[in-house]
Amino acid sequence: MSQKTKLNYVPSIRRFPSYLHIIRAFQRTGEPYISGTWIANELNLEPIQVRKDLSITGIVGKPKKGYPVDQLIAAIEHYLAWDIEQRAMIVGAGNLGSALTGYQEFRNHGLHIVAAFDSDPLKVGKTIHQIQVYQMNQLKEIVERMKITLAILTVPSPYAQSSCDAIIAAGIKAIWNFTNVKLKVPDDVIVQREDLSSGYAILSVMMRTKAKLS
Amino acid sequence: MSQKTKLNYVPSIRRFPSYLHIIRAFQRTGEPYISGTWIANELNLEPIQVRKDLSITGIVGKPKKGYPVDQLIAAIEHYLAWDIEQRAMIVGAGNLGSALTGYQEFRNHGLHIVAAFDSDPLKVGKTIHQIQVYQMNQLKEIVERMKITLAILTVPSPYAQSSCDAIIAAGIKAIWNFTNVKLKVPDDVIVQREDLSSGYAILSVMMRTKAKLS
DNA sequence: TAGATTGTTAATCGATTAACAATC
DNA sequence: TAGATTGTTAATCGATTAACAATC
Repeated sequence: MSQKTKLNYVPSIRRFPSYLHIIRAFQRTGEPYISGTWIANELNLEPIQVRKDLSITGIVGKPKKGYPVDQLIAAIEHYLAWDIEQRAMIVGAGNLGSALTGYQEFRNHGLHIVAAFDSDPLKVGKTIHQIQVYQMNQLKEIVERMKITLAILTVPSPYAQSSCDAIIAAGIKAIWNFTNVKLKVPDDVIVQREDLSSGYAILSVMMRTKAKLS
Repeated sequence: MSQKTKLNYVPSIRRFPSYLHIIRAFQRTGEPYISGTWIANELNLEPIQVRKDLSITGIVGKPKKGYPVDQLIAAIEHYLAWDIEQRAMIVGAGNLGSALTGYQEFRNHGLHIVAAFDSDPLKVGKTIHQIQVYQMNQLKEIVERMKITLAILTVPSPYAQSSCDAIIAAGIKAIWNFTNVKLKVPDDVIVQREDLSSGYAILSVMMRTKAKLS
């Protein structure tokens, strides 16, 4: 039922962050309207695709002028729920966890990393990019105290499933999974897997065939 | 012409690394055959999709038994060109560059990071994960000496285009772009952009709608 | 006004899924 | 043998692209 009534627009949603980036840069010029054609040129897309995508957000443009810049930004941010603050934790304070904690761009998306966890006693008590690293057994307590709603999983793959279980036990319903493990989770838990290898697979095939894909 | 005759299979190529991961784990059991049904169950996919994907590699399975494990791994690796060594450099030895340098999984994909570059004099001369960090103005020299064919771009976005230009001037034809900048490159240069924000966009919309997409 | 741009409806394209004969 | 699994052909589904009237 809710599986059937899916109105997903996954490819469109994936393009929104790029649109937002371009439009925000354009906003600094002070121009009040931005055309879909202009966005398309910046991103090497077809204007019709940009218009179709933007229509998902409910924004209405003006023929000849384009879309009102401020409203367009607000519409995309609202559609992505980037206009509300998300409080997240890093689970696995290694290289990647640390890199993500320091990734400034997330601030523009309403994503705030407020705590980190690691099983290594040497890391616990330290900070990464001004964020405190806690013991894994404090996870549930800190999640509740800091009102954390999202876990970013960056542990080595052998620890992925057990860390995931601990995250779920703490009441978290959304996991951004940077490991290459297909996590087993209950139905009400959302997992988004970020797979560097699949990007490299595309790149490899492009290099082999000397053709532009993707 | 070469644009029209595209036989891309992009979504299939993106799934291959997951297949490979599952099949390699299965290989350790010593069983000589693996069925598409089994792979599908592990990854929550439809068996028909797995069979269709695997057929791209040219592998032929045996009814009732499945696919010969060793041959299947070889076929996928060959299709992805992961059976030949790629020599790569990190451009931008910050947090993300360092994390990617230490990412062990890449070794399983034939990807060897052999040098790093940074414009910060404090980083030059140091190492990240046993890889030497060089000055940006040594880029061309080192690329030639070390026979580097791939650049992994992890500089802050304001430096993305100028770094890209330097990379291209050094003769590199493939760039794995981790910045949020749409790079301007000549026709014969391949760019694969890795966009963390688009993954987070999907996650955000899933959290907002409480529906599983992607 | 003239024409650039939007938004809608229809057509095309490509990916996924279904059906089923072949077969080990 | 019986039946699980493959591989092929066709159907369905969804995303992209095209066409074009509306309009500021």
